[in-house]
Amino acid sequence: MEPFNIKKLAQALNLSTSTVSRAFRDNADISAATKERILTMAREMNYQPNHYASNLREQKSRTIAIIVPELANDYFSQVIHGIERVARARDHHILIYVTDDDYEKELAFIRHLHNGRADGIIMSASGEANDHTYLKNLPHQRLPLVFFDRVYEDIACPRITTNDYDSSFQATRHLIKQGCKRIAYLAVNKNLSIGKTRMQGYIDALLKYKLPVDDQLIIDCSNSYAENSRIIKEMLQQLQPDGVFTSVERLAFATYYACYDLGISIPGELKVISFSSLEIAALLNPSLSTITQPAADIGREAARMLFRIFEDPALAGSQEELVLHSRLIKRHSSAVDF
Amino acid sequence: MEPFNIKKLAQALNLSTSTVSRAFRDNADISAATKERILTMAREMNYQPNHYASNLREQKSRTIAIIVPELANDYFSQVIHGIERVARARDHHILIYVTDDDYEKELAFIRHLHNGRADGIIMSASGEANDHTYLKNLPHQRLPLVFFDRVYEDIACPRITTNDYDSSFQATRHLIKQGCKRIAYLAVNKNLSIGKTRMQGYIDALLKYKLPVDDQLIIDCSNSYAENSRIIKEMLQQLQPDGVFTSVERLAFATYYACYDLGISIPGELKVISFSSLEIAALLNPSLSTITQPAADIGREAARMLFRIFEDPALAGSQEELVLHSRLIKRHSSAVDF
DNA sequence: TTGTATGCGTTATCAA
DNA sequence: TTGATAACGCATACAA
Repeated sequence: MEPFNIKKLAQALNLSTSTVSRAFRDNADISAATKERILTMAREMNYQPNHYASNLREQKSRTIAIIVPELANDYFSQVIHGIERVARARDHHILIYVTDDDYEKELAFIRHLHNGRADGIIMSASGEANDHTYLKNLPHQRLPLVFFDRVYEDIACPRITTNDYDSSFQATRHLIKQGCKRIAYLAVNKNLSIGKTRMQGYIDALLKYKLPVDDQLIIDCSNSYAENSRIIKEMLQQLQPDGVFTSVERLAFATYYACYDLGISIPGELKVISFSSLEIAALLNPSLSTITQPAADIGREAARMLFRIFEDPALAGSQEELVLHSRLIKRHSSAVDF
Repeated sequence: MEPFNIKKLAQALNLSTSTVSRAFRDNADISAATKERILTMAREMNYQPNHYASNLREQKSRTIAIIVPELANDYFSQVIHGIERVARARDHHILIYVTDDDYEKELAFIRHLHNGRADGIIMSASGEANDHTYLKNLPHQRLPLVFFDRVYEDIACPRITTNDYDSSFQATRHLIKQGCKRIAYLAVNKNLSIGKTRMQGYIDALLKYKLPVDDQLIIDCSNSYAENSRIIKEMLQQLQPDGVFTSVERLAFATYYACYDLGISIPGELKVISFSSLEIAALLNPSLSTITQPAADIGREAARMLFRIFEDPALAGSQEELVLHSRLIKRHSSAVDF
């Protein structure tokens, strides 16, 4: 099938390519009549200006790349949706990259994206703490990067985060008020900034309420479900905690399954609370107490931030941080008398 | 910041652009030494061949567009992940478009994509039944389309589906065997092919087991949560069904919430089963019986199909259908004696 | 208001 | 094995 392009369309209309081109751009002057005529014909012949040619010419892709650790997760789905709405409203498109929490993949994606394919990146960092010199040396003015949620502290980029420290503190305090004395904390990666912040809130709450901080009760989990299941069961049996605070939704699920298997009752013997944006947390057995991040808002703000950078590239190097607030939602998993 | 391109790199290396270009392509002949030298320098200077220029030149985007009705849904997340893995392995990229079940948006996306931005589309159709003449007249040889799950029957494209009729039949039979006499069926869109197929399995099972088919018990729901909630509560109170079969996950959630509010016990007074790929169905209260589609497999097969079309464009117009099998997973929501 | 000519960054063809 | 050059489809500066 032979190509259909602006030249063909121009021929069909007995016009020059420049006139046709102008019909598709807003600024140029062109008579309303010819514009109308061109657009009608274009629609009829199913013509769309070639995106690659346009962008090569304009040096703009009108595309935003989103890099996330995982996709099958209400939180990231909602963030992406938030980004998507803003982007769509400004006629930008979305490219999605999933790292599976692999830092090498993340790096490869970012490196690749410097080919002009996207005008900017919105990213939640992968789980591994690593050497960021490569990332640090990238020309972020050329390809702006906005972090959300999981950030690398040593990279100078704007970021959208939530008040994780406070939330963790409150969640831990909530468990303490419910009578917990031995609260385990399940982390995904102690070294990632978000891991550290969340853990600190937990630790400080324990200290504030004069509970011992037991290193054994701070568990570093992995990305493998099977492995986590083993780790959690072992922990539950050997350390006999009366509360569990998980830094990530899927660890709460793993805890639930472990308790089912071991016959531990929630919240009777063990109270559970978790960071989670699960929309059906209330339908779980028992309903899951959560710290719920404003996921869609985070996406929206991250996208807005990126568009602000497009307008003022100097912002790309700022460490500007927008902190949104999560909600602590108490449900049955953490409260006998709920 | 001034552009950095193949010319600059060539200059820096004292080579011609053609030689540099060759270093990035596999086929061309070039001495191992210079290739090495070029790639090293490229890495150092953070050079990536401009995607738009390459694609303009090659008339290929190495990009697949995915169009889905919604994103915050385990099923679509898993499908996308399945597609993504295949695409990534073949060095292709993923563009995501969310229609929010709006046929106009869907059409706009497809129309837009004819600008060369993607080499093919994988799509699950939006909920509304409509006039497909526009879609029908598109040159699918130029931009191949593969349907998954929700298809338009009158469009000649390959499709990946699941055995929905059988699954519906089995699910309904399961409820009947559990003693249900009045089973409601909650549909999202009776007119969409997938809606029809699933509904037919339900109806045929009722007929087979000599239960009356009551039109009142076949409910067409909407995309608004609030509205569905109202519809479902009304239905539960006025029609007093003893079983509910929902064609879509979110209707099962709405049913759960409705039952909580109305004090109807599941499965005691009402048994529930649903199409759903929710990974934590077992954690619900009560655990939810599901028909679970092989989401990741569907994604993988859809992507493979698209790559086959790339190799043999004639396939684009075939109605080839690959039918995968869902699993019926019985849990507490449908079985007292589970 | 419209047309002509040039270049965006890359790769393929051809010549050296 | 390498280099010069044309072309991909489009948008703009400039000419008409």
